[in-house]
Amino acid sequence: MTLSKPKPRLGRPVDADGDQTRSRVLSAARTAFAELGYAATTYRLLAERTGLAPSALYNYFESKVELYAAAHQEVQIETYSEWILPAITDTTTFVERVDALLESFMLMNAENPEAARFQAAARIDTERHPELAAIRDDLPVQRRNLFADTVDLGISTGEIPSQSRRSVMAMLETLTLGLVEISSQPEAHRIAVEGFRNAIAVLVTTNGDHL
Amino acid sequence: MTLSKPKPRLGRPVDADGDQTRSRVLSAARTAFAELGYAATTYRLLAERTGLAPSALYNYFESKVELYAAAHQEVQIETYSEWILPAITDTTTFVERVDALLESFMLMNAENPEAARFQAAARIDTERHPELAAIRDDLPVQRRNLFADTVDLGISTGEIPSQSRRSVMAMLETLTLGLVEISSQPEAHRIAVEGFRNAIAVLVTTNGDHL
Amino acid sequence: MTLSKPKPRLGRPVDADGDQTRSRVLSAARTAFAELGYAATTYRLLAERTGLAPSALYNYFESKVELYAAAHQEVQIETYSEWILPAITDTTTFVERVDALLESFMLMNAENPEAARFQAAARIDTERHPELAAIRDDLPVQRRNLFADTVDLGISTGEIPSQSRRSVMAMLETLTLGLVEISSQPEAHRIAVEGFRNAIAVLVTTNGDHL
Amino acid sequence: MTLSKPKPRLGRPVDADGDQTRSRVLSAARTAFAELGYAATTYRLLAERTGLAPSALYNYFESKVELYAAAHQEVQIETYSEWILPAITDTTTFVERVDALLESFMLMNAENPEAARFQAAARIDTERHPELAAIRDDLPVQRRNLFADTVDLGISTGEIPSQSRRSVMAMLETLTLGLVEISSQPEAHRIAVEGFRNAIAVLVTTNGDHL
DNA sequence: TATGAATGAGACTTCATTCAT
DNA sequence: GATGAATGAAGTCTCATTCAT
Repeated sequence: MTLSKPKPRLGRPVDADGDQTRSRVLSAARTAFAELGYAATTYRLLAERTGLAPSALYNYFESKVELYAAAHQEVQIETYSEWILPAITDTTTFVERVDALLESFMLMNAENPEAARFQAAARIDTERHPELAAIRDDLPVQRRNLFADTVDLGISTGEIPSQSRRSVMAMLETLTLGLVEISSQPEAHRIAVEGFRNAIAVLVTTNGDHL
Repeated sequence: MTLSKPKPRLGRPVDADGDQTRSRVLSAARTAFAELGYAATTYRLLAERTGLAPSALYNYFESKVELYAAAHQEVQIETYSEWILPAITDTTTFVERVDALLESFMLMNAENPEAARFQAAARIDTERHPELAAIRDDLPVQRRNLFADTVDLGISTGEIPSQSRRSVMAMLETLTLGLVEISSQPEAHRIAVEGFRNAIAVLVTTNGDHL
Repeated sequence: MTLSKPKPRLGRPVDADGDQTRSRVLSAARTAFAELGYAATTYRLLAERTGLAPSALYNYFESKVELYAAAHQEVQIETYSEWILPAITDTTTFVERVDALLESFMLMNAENPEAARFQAAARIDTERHPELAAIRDDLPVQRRNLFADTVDLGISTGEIPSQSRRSVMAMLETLTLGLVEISSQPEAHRIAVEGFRNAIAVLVTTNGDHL
Repeated sequence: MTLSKPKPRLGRPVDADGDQTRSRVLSAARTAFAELGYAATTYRLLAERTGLAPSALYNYFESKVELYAAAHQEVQIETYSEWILPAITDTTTFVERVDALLESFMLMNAENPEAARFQAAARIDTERHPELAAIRDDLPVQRRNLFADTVDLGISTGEIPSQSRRSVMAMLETLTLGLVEISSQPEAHRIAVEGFRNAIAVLVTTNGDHL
């Protein structure tokens, strides 16, 4: 008697494109993880943002942990290959390279703020959620290698006294973390980066032995 | 046949003391919020760590938000009254004061690492959870006042050119955030603080106009 | 070091008066049960309204069920001894007695609305909560006796044909229930009572054999 | 070694049908709300009665309030479209219409007692639970319109003096409420309805000006 | 590939009640 | 006679995940 509403048809849609849908999911996940963190990013939310049903997400990622890992990897690769590596190519001194790094942080923060926020969030989330431990473990390694290479460059050019190696590395790491954290205030971020670029140049070129 | 823990009886225990229990709850909450964040700190966990039933926590705090607020306030007051204020009393120059601040950060991080981590976590949690918005709002004000006062001191003493005001403030804030974040690596934290203290002294005393 | 707030002293207060406190509790309970029903009347609420701690209520009533039973009994007794019985004394005909009953309902609803609402609520609550079954059981008996006596009076005076006995009783009961329910709209209650008094007088005095 | 019920597996059961399950839930809810009221109708109970897990109910209704609203609407529509409206169609006088209404109440109470009890319970529950206020608000309107139309019909036919309008409406409302309340005693309900039908016919046709 | 129906664990919270003081 | 500290059961609801279709 009553008119039942037409049910959506089941089965594979005719216009489905797996790769593209996967990208959409990954992109939504990245945004949500950056904004809300791991715990508050629910399948329900991602389903709404992608126009899929929650269970459909399992066609692309076997679990929330795997989805997070994929988003994380994507951000990491993007950051290095699109921002950091291009920036430091052809830099031959410590000052040049740090300058290039800081500039690349500033650019990335302006043009791809989501990736920046994802990384800030990731530091917390990978520590808070034991399931994400595997991701956490290979995270600081890359960054530390980057800094180590940079400082070693400075030592080889004589800009940095070799006994300051650990100190300069710790400072660089602190600086970077601070910039990531302040990236939610874009103007302060920009000003701070400029200040640091200037300060470092001054310190190294005129007072290298003070470091 | 494991050793079963003593089954709690109903009613008031023989040696119950409200004030003391409240402290225990607050302390457990502070630790858990610092370690795990707001979402992952569950009543069940706190109950286990305090030896109470989950519902007993409501004798002391009417809701999770209120519990968080209490822990947060305690940490803030402790930080300012026990570490920061004593450190900057009697400092009369920018260099002295920044030096004192950095030293107090280092000390607090070494001796009261939980409070440091709580604050780092709070920056994320108050943003992620709308219920905590009221707490968030009055949080950065204190820090910004502290930095503003410090920079203004430097301007009044001539250590800092007045047009560098915003720049120096942004740098100080970035530095502080970075130190909070790196505080989970105590050794790196210590070395970085020392490096920065030195660098700032050099920059200001010999090249103030470069800032 | 810290100044702990003064704890309220334990033990029996010097000015405690058991009987009076018991009345206060019972009165608060009656009001709350009438307004909110059995389930929504919590010890916490009663404690607030009486200025006692929740656990203090147990000094007077061993359980919520017992408290409810006490309040219920009080209302029942009050209703009969203060409103109904005085009204029907000296009535010698069916019409007089029904008239007196309806008037007493109207008066009670105007002057003691809480008792009226309690009774309306009790009909529901005693049915919904199995714990209250004992109370439910002896509730309609009194009312039915009252109606039976009234109708029998009418039969003895010749106002009511004896074969209408059950019919008139059922109508009286329905009417009474309807008036209890509409008692939350005092004006409608008053008008309805007057209308019914008039209608009954007409029906019985001029058309008794139609009943 | 009792017969353990078959352990449900995860995932979608083989013969699952949403529309049908939704009906089952709604029906169970209606019964339980009628029997036990809003507060005592728990998800656990509904789950047991429908053979689902408590959380599965949320597939069909987003909250308890929404579930209640759906059950309520269903009962209201059913009552009006299946019982009341068919009964009063083609009635052209007050007496006819009231007679038809009373008969329809009697029939509905005999054949669909659950709906009758639901409505009685709803009057209490919508008042006790503020969340249900929205439902309450549009509830008495329909009933009052029904009575107003009926009385106005009587005035237009000359059966009812126009100055008795409010009085007759109040009496009708009281009567209806009383019948709803007494509906749990089907025999008394039936007898009372018959008595009232008779009494009203007598009053109006022979003594209309007494109302 | 996608949906929709289902589960079980676990979240915060309220409540009646108990017992030592 | 009164308080405050405690418990356990239960309530509504959310979440990640599974499976038939």
